[in-house]
Amino acid sequence: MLQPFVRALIAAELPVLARHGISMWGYVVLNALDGGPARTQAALAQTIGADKTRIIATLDELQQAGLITREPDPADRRARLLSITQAGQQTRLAAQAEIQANENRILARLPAGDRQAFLRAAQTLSALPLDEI
Amino acid sequence: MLQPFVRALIAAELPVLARHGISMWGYVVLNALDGGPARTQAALAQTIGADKTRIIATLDELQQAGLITREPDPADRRARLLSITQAGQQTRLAAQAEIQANENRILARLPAGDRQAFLRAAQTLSALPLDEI
DNA sequence: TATTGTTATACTCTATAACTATA
DNA sequence: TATAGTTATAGAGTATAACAATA
Repeated sequence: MLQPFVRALIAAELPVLARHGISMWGYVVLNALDGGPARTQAALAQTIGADKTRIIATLDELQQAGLITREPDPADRRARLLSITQAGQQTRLAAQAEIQANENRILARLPAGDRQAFLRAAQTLSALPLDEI
Repeated sequence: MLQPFVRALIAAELPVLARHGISMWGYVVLNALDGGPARTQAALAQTIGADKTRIIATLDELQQAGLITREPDPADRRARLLSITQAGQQTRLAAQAEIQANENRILARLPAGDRQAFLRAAQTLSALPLDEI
């Protein structure tokens, strides 16, 4: 039931993100890394609910744009340590401000209590491991 | 943020729907028609947030399975009048019972108040015209 | 032998455009 | 000329499998 709504929401956000030079998955990655660096790409992919092969092109772009760092782990040179840069944080905050403004416009149709509960629930549910669904 | 969650939810529902012999869009169509017949296929597509070309195969299957009727409108023979049949309602209710049981299992992680508010909000938001997002 | 990251490929879903029939 | 439905095609997004490097 929510699928068309989520799809439309993403479609509405794409032009905003494009103005900041990032893709939707790029934005998701920046948000995830803002909570702390990732030890491996696979771990990052899992936390954002994506396939590990799906974020490679995204990481390439973010790295080339200087929004993240991506260095081989000295302790295990197979793995790449991923961190958000200062420029990445700035981009993330700027994009987030615009996106949340649009989201607030839409969520304004809900009663205040429902709005907060919806946001809390969305955060909880999206953090669930996908194999528990 | 919600996209991977919604995707996983749909993936979890697909086997349930398959046991009842319908697709995800078939289930969405049955739910929409349960609220009342549709005057045109395009109108139905819009109410469920789908493209008009995307539901044609779905309608073919539902009609062949006897879950909906699809008759030319005598007043405008270009249009097709769509209604759910009694068999369609039975299938819909049976599938809905299983799906909601699974949803309740997942939503049980939320506080009771948030759970109800989330469901109310999801219903409101998914009913929004997509071009207002 | 197992794991990380990568690449190549195939598959699914969706959207766009062209066509038929009715109006 | 415009609209409802259909079909065909192309495109985006995603997942699967095979590969190279490291452990």
